Amino acid sequence: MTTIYDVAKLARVSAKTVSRVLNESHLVAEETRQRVLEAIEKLDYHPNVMAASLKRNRSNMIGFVVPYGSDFVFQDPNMMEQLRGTHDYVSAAGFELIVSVPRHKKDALQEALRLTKNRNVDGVILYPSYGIDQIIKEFQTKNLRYVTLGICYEQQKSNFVEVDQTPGSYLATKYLLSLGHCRIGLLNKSPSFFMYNRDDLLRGYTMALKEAGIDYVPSLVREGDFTFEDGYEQFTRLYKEHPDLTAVICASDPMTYGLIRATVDMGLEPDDIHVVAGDNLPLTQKLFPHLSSITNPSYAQGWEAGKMIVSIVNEGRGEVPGITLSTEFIARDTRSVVNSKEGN
Amino acid sequence: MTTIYDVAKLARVSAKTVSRVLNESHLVAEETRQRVLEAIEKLDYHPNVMAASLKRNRSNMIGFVVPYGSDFVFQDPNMMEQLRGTHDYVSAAGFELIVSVPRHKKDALQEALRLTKNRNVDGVILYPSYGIDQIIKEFQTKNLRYVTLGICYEQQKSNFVEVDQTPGSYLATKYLLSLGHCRIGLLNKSPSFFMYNRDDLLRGYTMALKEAGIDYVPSLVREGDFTFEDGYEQFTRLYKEHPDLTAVICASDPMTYGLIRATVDMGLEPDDIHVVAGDNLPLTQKLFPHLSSITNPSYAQGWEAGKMIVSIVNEGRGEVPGITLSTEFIARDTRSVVNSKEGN
DNA sequence: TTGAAAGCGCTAACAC
DNA sequence: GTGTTAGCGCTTTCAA
Repeated sequence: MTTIYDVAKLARVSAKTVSRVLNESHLVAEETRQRVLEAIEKLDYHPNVMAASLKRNRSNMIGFVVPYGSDFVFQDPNMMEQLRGTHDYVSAAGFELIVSVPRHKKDALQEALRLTKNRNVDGVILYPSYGIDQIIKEFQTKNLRYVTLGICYEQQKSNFVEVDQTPGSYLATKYLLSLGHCRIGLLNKSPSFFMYNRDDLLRGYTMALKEAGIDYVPSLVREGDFTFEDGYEQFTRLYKEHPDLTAVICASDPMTYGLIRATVDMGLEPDDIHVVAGDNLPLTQKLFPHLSSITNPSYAQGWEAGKMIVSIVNEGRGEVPGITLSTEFIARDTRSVVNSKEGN
Repeated sequence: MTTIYDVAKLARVSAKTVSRVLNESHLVAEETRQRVLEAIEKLDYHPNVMAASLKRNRSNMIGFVVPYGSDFVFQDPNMMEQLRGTHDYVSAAGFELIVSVPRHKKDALQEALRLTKNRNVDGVILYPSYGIDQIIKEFQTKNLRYVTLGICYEQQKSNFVEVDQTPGSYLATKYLLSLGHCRIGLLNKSPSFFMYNRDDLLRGYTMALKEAGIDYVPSLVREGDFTFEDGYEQFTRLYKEHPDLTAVICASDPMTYGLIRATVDMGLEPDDIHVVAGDNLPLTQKLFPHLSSITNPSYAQGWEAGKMIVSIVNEGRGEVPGITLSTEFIARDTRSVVNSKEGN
C-alpha cells in the first residue's frame, strides 16, 4: 500500500507537506504543491481515511438510524424522502452516510448510541420512538451529536427538525367546507406512533370546523400508522358508520392509497367521496392527478436535519435551536358538493 | 475519552488482555474475563473503531453506490428493495452500510473507487452503468473488493448477482396466449439503461410467441427506462398504433402504473387491456390486486450481493462465481379474451 | 494465560 | 514555507 511517506519521498518533501497539500494546500508553495500532486498522481495515492480519522478524532460519517423494521422503512415513501434529503445534504458536505435499520425496534436506540460512542459516526439522525427520551438524555450527558426527526420529549427545544401538520389539515378542511362538504372524515395518524404526538392534524381539522360553526364529531376521526392497510381498514369502518360522508382527509399517502382501494372494493364511484391525500408525493400525483393534497416536506425535513447535524459536528456545538417546518395544501379537485351530485 | 488502557488499569490486566476479551475471548481465563467485563461496564467503555480499523486494515463497512441520481434512486421501489436486501444481510453480518448516490452519474464510479481505495469501505456493491467495465478492471488490477448488481461486461463470470428476466416474460406471454390474446404488447426495458443488456425480457416474449406460431411484430415492443413517464408515453404510442391490442406486459411496476394511468386518460375500460405488471411489488399488489405479474427478486438480489461481498471480504477472496436469479410469473387475472368481450 | 513493545498512517505542535 | 517529533487507540508479534 502506498502511504504518505512514499509520496513524500518521491516529491522530495516531508510527510507533513504532503498532508498540507491534501488538506490546507494554501499554506504550500505552488511549486512544491505541483510536485506533490504529481507524485500523488503517479503513485495513485489515496490517503487512508482510517488513519486520518483516528488522528483527527473525526470519522466524517453521519448515521441515519430508524427504529421501525426494514420492511417498513425502505418501503415507506416519506421515510425514503427524508433519507434522500439527508443523503443529499450530508454527502454534498463531504460526509458519508451510514444507514442503519436494526432488526428490532428496541435495538435501534442502542445502535445509535453504539455507532456514536464507537466513533463510527460523528453524529446521528434519529427517529422518535418509545424510549428515545432516555437515549437523548444519554446523548446529552455524554456530549454526543444528534438530531431528531421530530420532538422526542415534552420540553425539547433543540436538535430537532419537526413538521407541524396543523396548517395543512386546517387548509384542507377549510377548502372542503368551502366546497359545501360538512361530513368530513379524517384518517389521522395514530398517537402511539411517536412518543410525543402533537395532535396537530386534528387541531387543524377542528379549528377549521369550529370557524365554520360545524360540530366536531369524534367518530369521524380514525387513526392509523400511515400504512396502506390502516387506510383501507379505517376508511372501511368509517364509511360503514357514516354513509353520509362526502369527504375524507388522509394523514399519509399510503393511507390514501388504502382508502382509494377501499372505495373501489365497496363499489363507490370516484365522485362519491372527495379525497384529500396526505403527502403530495410524486407517485401520488402521477397515480391520482386529480387529488388535492396536503403537502409534507419530507425531503426538506431530511435535508434540514442533515444540515443541522453537519453544523453541529463542524462547529463543535452541542445544541442548536430546533426547526419546525409546515405542511401546506394544494387544491386540485375543485368539484363542489352540488356539482358532484349533478355530475352523477 | 476512556481508552483500552483505562479499562486495563481498572481490571489490573494489560491492554492486550482487554483486547482479547473484546475479540477472541476464549483465550482468556474466565475470572480475568469477568474482571475486564466489569471494568468495561463501569467505565462505559466503547472501543474506538477507527483505531481498530487502522490497525486491522479493515473498516467493517460496505458501500452501496448507485449512479442514477438520488431523485430516481430513492424513489424507485426496486432499487429500494435491493438496498433493503443488502442492508439486511450486511448489517446482520456485522458491517455498516454506506449509501452513496453521487450527484452526477459519472462521479459514481470514481466515488466507488475512492471509497474503496481510501479504506472507507472494505468493499462496494455497484450498479452497472456506462463506463463501469473500465472501473471494474481497475478494481481487479488493484485487487479491490466489489460486487455488481448485474453483468457489466461481455465476459464477466464472477462477482455479480444478476436477474435473468427470460422466465418471467416467457411465462407471462404464454399465459396471455393461453387466454386467447394474440396482439400482445411489451413495454420492454431500454437497452441503453445498462451497458450490457441481455435482452432477456424480449427473448422470453419472442420464445413464447414462436412456440405458439404467432408472428413477432417488432412494433408491438416499446422501450423505456423503468419509469412511470416512460410507461405512460410508450403505451400511449403503442396503443395509438395498435388499437387492436388486447394485452401488455410491462418491464417494471412504475411503468405499469404509467400504463394504467394512460389507459384511464385515453378513456379505456379496465377490461379493454389485460395488463401484466413487471415486478410484483407489495404496493402494486395492494393498488391493483387483480393484476397478474412477473416477479422480480429485487430483495433477494440485494441480499445475495450483500452475502457475496461479505464473503469476499471475510475470506479474502478476490473472485467468486456470479449468481443468476430468475423472474417468475404469478397469474391473478384469469379473464380470457372471449370472456372479456362478453363482459363488456 | 498474559504482557511488553512496536507500529498501523496520518496530523498537531512546535520548531526552524 | 517546510520539517521533526510525538502520539491518536488499537492489535500484533514475540516472549514469558
